Amino acid sequence: MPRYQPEEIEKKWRNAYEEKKLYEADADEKREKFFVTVPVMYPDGRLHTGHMYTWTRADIFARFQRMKGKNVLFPQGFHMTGGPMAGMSLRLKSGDEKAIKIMKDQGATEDDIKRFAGNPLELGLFFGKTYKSDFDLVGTSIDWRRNFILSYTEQYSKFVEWQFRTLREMGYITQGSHPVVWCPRENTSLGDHDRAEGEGESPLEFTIIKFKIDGLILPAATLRPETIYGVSNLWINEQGEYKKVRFSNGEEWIVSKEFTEKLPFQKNVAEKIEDFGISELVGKTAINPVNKEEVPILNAEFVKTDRNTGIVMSVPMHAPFDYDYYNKKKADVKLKEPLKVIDVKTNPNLMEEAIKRFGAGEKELENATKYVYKTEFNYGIMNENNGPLSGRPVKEAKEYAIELIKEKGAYDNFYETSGEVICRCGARGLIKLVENQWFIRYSDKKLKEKTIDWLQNMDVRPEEAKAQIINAVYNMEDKAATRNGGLGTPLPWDKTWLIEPLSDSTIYMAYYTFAHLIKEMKPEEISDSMFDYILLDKKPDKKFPEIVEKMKREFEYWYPLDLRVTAKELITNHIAFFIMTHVAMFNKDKWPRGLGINGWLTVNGKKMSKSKGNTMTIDYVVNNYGADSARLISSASNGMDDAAWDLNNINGFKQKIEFMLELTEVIESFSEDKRLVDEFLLSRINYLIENSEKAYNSMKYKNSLNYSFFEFIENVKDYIDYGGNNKDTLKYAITVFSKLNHPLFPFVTEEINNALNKGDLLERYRSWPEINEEYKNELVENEFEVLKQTINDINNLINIIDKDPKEIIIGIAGKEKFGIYNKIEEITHRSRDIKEIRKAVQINDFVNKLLKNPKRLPNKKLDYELEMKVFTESKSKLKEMYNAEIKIEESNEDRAFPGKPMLVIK
RNA sequence: GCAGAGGUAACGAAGCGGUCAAACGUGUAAGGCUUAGGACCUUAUGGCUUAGGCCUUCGAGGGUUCAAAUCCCUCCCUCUGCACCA
Repeated sequence: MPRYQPEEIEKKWRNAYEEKKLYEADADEKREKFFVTVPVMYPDGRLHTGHMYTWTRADIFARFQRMKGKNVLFPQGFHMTGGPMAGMSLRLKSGDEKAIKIMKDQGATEDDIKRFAGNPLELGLFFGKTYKSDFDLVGTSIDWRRNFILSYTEQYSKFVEWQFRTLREMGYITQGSHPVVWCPRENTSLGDHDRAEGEGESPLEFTIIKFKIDGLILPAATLRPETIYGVSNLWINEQGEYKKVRFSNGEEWIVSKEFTEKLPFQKNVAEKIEDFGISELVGKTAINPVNKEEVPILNAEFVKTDRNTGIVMSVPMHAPFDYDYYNKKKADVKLKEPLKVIDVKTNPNLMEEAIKRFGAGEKELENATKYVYKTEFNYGIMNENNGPLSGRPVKEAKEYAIELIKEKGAYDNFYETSGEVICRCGARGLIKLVENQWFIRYSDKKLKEKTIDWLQNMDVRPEEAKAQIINAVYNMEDKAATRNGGLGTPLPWDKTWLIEPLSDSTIYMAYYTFAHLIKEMKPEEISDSMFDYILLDKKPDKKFPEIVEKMKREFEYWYPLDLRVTAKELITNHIAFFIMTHVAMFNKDKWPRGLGINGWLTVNGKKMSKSKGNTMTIDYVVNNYGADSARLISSASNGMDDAAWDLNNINGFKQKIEFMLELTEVIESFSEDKRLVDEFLLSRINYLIENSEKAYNSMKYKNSLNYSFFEFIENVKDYIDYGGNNKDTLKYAITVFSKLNHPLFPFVTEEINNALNKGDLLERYRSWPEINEEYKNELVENEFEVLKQTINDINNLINIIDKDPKEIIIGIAGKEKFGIYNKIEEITHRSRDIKEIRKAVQINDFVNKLLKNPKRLPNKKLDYELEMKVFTESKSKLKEMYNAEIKIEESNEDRAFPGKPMLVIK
């Protein structure tokens, strides 16, 4: 029967924590606070190991901070804004078999499903309950009193309304149109997840340049308006169907039939559309609106009528397709030499080179196009043929070209998807210009600057995530903050819109500080001026009731947020929005202070995903392995790399716990003897405390585990191996061990600590072990390293002679040798110049040997007396080990070095 | 395409100028224990050696340095994000 019975231990301490309300935190001005959060979650399914990974990482930090004596708040809310919850509810309502199966697999009954189908809130509450019990099971120290649902809580909606009115007053809200990938059949925006094909494709803006012919307009679509001076002709495709479209401003455009179908999604509706025989234009000339040049209209089958207008302007010297077809056409039609308008210094004949390099097939030309565009964009200069554009780098010329075209009254624009997008429903996605959309102006330069400045001060763990976040902020564009469907808070001044989920969740962490109090208030009691008073410290316009004062005290105490823990995919959206909105709205002393970013979790080498079926629910893992074992998962990685969790690790963990429990049990059988090895262990423990603390602070839990757990146990074993048997030392060691590991494995460490030291729960007082400077003893550690090395050598030698030794003689080098050795060691730290070292000491055979290998110069202080003592004290242990006579003596033989005794094995 | 991160032994991963043939864990192997298996304990785990030694390694190729896995340059490869979608 193993000593380690996780279920029993965990139940015991789980109850103790519950009883002492360990996780419930209230403002207490006498104590330092620590506020940690993980983003809200959508309660639409059971929690699995992936969740456990992120939440345990936050929990470990929370426990670590409690042990440092801080008052820690770790709340958790749920999110129901937007599509997922409403979507699932709808799917159930429509009897979607798959959705029903998903629900049943997760423990919902027929009745539950019926309730969910009518009301997404029921769905959320159902899983919300399982979240609480799952998190409790695995020991996530959440204060559930402060739980609330975004944005299903009326009080919270008031908060969001206040937030948006405030942002608007501050000038951070604008309205405008916005291109969105759209499904014309289902008439909704087409997010990545809704696509059968074309994930990652986004709206791409094309410039339309209006070429004129006989009062008609030929709108050529291009990504490179800066090449307008190099246009040699227009291309159309005679195989395509074209239409004449009349707009209300009187303009008549010739465009492809497909274009007329996309038109309503982006431009004003055409007044009249009629068939047009495109062939009648072939051979005629149109007028380039910028330089008034006449350009011929030619047929080319490469023109795709389902892309853009079906009219293409041809710039042979800068577009491989144009170049290729232009040269072919020259055989039939008399054409001018095309004009080169961009020079690339390093490649004077870029076009020829590109065609030669890539070839002339369709695919090849596409690659050549990419190459030419990229090279010209980065290194090209507009040459003197370009009117007002001349001399400008291509990078800048585009903007100026658009201005120029606008001046001539020949500009328009049109969006296409950057690649083909197919909706799950089978329809081909296109771009819709959503009108009157509301934006948050994250593009604001000042706001970006302030945010980036602040980010420099923030504790970002791991450090390399900081660069990513700064980058994300730097590249931030305006964010569409509203949407049409789903759940959410209506935009207060334009209730046709709902505030979308990434925008109603940027400052809700502040809401946690008073979530349990505001619950008591009626929504109509809640006003903007109340939030102004609590959150922005504005002078109250009236006296507020006591509960508001209490809310303010909680907010003032807990804010700012000290740590937000999340997976890396949120960096470029949520994390950036979260920090920027704080910087925009709050006083500087309320801006967030720290972040912890982690990667994905892999289990037994495989990326976890529902579709692969390798997700394990939290209750499954805990019930099978125990909560402490399950929490090993948090140490699966140090940084943002994918975290690898190997279930095999659990076994080793349990075994080592078993060892520590056993040691704890027999602690009274150890002696009062103190020897050198006690100094060794105390020194090691100091080192381990220091390093695990560092690792915890930077959330490198893999390292924490290494120091506080594995290395710690190795050192305790070494201590015993080298003859250590002092009761106090061991008691101290086990106590420190239980404390250092408590954040990672709260239950079993509480058990161990409690068995040795009757006292309060580890997180109810400042229990984190202190570093004792006087325990640090480098010399002793070095000499025990020598012992370890020597034992290794002995083993080696025994292997070689291949017989059981009768006698082992260990010859410690003489005292003078140690003197010389240490003198050299001192120099080594500032210089490895052999000449310098030779100057400093008298040369003899011994010195020559020491200096023989410049890579192995002395670099650890050693001590003659200690070395002697280390071996003398472990003599009986060595004797036991090898079952041989052990002789420890001073040796003046050449082979005896400080730190490397001479060995004779007989 | 743009931006960011990264490539270390069978695997995960530490190290980020000298203490590095490279912590720690897992896996594997041998020995011990055991009726046996599992579990556990000990040892080994780049190559060649065999009186404690030598040689070759940290994506590839160059460079800086007395000294490079660690610093610089070039190339190759992998991962992540790119917004109205959570």
